[in-house]
Amino acid sequence: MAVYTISQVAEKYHMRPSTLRYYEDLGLLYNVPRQGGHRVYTDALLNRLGAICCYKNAGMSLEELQEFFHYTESQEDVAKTVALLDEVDTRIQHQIAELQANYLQIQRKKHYFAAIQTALAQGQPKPDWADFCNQQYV
Amino acid sequence: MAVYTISQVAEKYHMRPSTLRYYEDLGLLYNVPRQGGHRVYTDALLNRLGAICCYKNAGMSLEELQEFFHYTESQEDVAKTVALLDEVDTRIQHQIAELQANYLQIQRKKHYFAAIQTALAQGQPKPDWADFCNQQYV
DNA sequence: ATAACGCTTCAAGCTAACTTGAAGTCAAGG
DNA sequence: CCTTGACTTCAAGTTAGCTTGAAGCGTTAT
Repeated sequence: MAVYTISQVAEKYHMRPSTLRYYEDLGLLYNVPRQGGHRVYTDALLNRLGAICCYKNAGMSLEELQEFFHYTESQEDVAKTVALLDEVDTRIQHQIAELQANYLQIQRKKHYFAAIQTALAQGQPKPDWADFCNQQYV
Repeated sequence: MAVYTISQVAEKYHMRPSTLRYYEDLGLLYNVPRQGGHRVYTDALLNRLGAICCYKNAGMSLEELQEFFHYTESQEDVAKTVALLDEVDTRIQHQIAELQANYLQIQRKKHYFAAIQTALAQGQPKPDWADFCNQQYV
């Protein structure tokens, strides 16, 4: 069971060492062992950090994460934990749906500008956006 | 062709009037006509605002949007516009993939905590997270 | 005509989430 | 022994993206 230095963890999770210290200040990571005064991260801590990143990515604030971990740690109020997870669940589904709609829109724009590029290169008149989709604004 | 007041637009797009004024200050929305000193939003402006929300949602900063619109308006550097759109494209794809992975993780957690809840209600021992998936941390 | 209401501008203020700086500690290498 | 380099703490600073406050204007209702 390997352990990691703060900068190794930071690199692995694409964040700065200062961010890890900050999360520790907030109580999101705790009981981080030290060796010669230096933080040492265990697999359990890495897993927890992975969870933090997951929730954060789903749109939870660090404050909500504090609340969440408070519930799960205290082993009281499992119902609240489940409710919070449900909240994250619907939030993430909405996000995915919205992003997919946005993705289609971006595709249309890309094709439109690519067509403009081609037309310019061939000295032809620029295509009209309305030809690509019904009066969508650039 | 209908026009809207600032508060109507704000409501329609789930933002505050102050945000619309702020975007105008940044130059993202411009040439907004006035009637008796009050802003009046046309369909073209609403479409533009829709585009702004789309790009923003895709993870572009307002600064990048300024750059983007600078290119598209000036009609120079279509290549840069296409490059920026490509950037947004890959960004949005990564986001969707990551969110979907996160979604699965959240589902596992939900089932785990729901099982705990059931077990508690029936006075049974709590299930172990390891039974649900391989040693993933809560 | 006078009050209410929804807007206007402009500058200043706010919040979340980090990031940076100063001053100091620890273990390893020369 | 002394230096180097990666860490430590703690307080203060930064950034993006708004939001608020103060003072004032223009149209409508009483």
